[in-house]
Amino acid sequence: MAETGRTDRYHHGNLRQTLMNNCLKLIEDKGVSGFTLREVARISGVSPAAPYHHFRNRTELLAAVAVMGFKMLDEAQRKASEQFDNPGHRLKALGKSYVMFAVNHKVYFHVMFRANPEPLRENDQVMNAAKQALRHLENTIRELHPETDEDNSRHIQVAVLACWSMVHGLASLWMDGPLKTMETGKLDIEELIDLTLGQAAAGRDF
Amino acid sequence: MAETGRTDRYHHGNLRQTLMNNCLKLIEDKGVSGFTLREVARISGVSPAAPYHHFRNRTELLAAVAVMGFKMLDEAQRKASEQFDNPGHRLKALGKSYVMFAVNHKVYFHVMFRANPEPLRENDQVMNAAKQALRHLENTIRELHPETDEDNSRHIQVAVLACWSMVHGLASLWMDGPLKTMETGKLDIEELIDLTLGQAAAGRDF
DNA sequence: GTTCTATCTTTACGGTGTTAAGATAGAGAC
DNA sequence: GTCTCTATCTTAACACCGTAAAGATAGAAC
Repeated sequence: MAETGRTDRYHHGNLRQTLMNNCLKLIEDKGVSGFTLREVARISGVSPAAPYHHFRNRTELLAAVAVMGFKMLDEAQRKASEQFDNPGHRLKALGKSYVMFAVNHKVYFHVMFRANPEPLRENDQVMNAAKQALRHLENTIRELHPETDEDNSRHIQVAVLACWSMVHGLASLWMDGPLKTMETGKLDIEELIDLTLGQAAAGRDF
Repeated sequence: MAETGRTDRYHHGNLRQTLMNNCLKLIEDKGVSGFTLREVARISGVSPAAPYHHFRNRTELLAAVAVMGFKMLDEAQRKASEQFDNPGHRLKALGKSYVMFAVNHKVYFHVMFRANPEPLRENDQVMNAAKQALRHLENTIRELHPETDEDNSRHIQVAVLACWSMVHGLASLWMDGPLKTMETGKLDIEELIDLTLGQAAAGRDF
């Protein structure tokens, strides 16, 4: 029996967190487009209007979940970057950690990057949390380019972008399914990450 | 005054195409999540039930638009690959063409990759059109790895994946907005693509 | 000109996000 | 302990949505 956080009391006492949990459960089952505020209220054992005392609207519930996701990603990136002193190794660990987060927390990643993406992008808390999570990558790349002239700062931005694009694209394609239909044979995702990042590191094929 | 394709005749005569056009217009204005079958019917000067004589449901209208988008992408990739004989140059042209397609046809790209992504992925026509568009990249990479042993075919798949991830990630991040909030300064997208692909080609920073 | 059929309309159903107004209960003041 | 205040919940209502069923229309085929 799934724990949905229902209560028989008139005042739930913990509704905000319960709604967020059940939001994730619902998206996991029905996909991010099938998520419904009324149903999340139903599952939480509460009336359709109750969520509005904790979130301004449907979008803000998703935003709260997204912020939580970015904080988890931030934490994962922090742990990954602590594993290596060498900035090159660290960079690769960060990339792997990024993709593995997407794989292991599909639902969060969906909400973070594509749940009604338009409104979410205009939420300051979401954008700040996202920036925090990306800090590790930027710092590591900055370490690889110790010079500090202006032209170099541009190179750093481009490098961040290139790395981020790579891992974000890998994660997105994995989640969107095309990877599974491609004949990647018996490759599992972890092996795939290693090979892809390794190949990029070698600068081959581009 | 925008051309919406209305007609006063009982039989519209061109409704299927009109619906697809207005679908794109609507998504451009209100985003892919704000798109509504009823409103597209309204704009097209037709009753809410009329679209059901041309598309099984809302999702299939989006799928039809997605297929159209993939065919356009296919055509763009074909043109890009015809520009160069050298497969290395061709690969870079394909990458640039991919990202430029996303930039210049934002709405299509949105529908193709993130409009209610779950149901769209299960549509055979969409998946086939997507495969067609990716053919050019795969062919070019195959040319770069002329050997044909089994281990090599795996390398090719990984290479395709790496390239695709890179450009798809670049396109996605550009469309999702984070690129604009990053301090990329006065870089425009075309310059950004060149720098990013160039950097990846040099194998630096990874 | 009659018939056939694709295309459209009207009507209806259950579901949705959201708001307004009222009920309840726990917390703090006395 | 009672009283009051306020956060939290409920009920009821609104407009809108996707979709289906049944009937109207008009252009095509004979």
